[in-house]
Amino acid sequence: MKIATWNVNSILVRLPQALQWIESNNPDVLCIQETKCVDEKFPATAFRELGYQIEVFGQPTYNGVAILSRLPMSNVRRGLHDDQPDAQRRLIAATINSVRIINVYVPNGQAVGTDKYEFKLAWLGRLRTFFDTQCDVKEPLVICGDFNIAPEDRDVHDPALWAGKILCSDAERAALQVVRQWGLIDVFRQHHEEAGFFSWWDYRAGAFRRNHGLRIDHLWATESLAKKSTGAWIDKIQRALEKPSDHAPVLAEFAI
DNA sequence: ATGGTAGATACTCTA
Repeated sequence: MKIATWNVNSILVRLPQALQWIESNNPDVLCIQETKCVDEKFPATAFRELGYQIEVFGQPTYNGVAILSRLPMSNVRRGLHDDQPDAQRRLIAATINSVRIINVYVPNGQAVGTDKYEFKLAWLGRLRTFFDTQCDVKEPLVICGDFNIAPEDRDVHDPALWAGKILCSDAERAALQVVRQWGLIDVFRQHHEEAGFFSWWDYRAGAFRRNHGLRIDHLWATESLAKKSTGAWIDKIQRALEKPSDHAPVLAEFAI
């Protein structure tokens, strides 16, 4: 079972790249973030023609998540357990092939000390409560998506430059560790221990050309699933193509 | 040196 996560930064703009990427990589499941698209305008037909079922949870202009799956999806959930009806649309979950899959777009936080930063930290606290109350750590489960946090210095191209900044601050990392300590394993790090792997490069200042990146897109699994992981990788080539998303897809394969 | 680009929307906000 091959599971992928990709922040596409507008599914309508990225549709040609997404279709081509799916045909080349054939994931069983693709979790996407920042669809920036209301559900009525989501290009579902194009994906159905490739053999995928689609569950969407979008809103105008910002945020938005979706799951594409070759296999049937059940028990679809939209939003955190305590979201208000008008909450930002950042989480969609479904059970596929007996694996609980949770697709998240964690708030960016903008800058340390802002209201958006406090919202991000609170959202991560709520995500931990979501696991405590809605999920079973003994079951095969994946959470994947744009976490908007580089968990460690080895996930940052220049840790000194980024120290204390948004995406790298101690409070963000601590809040993310609280989520991880529910019982999750970084599947990518099971296969690659070294520094220098990134999943996001800013559009600005030639960041990709200079490889000024951060590893902020993740795929974490519970132990029962993580031990069946046979590989994980980042499709960096996608970031070098024409009109790319600022994020590269992250993939993991499981022997199930 | 505090920039730069991209996307959606509407003349700015978010990332």
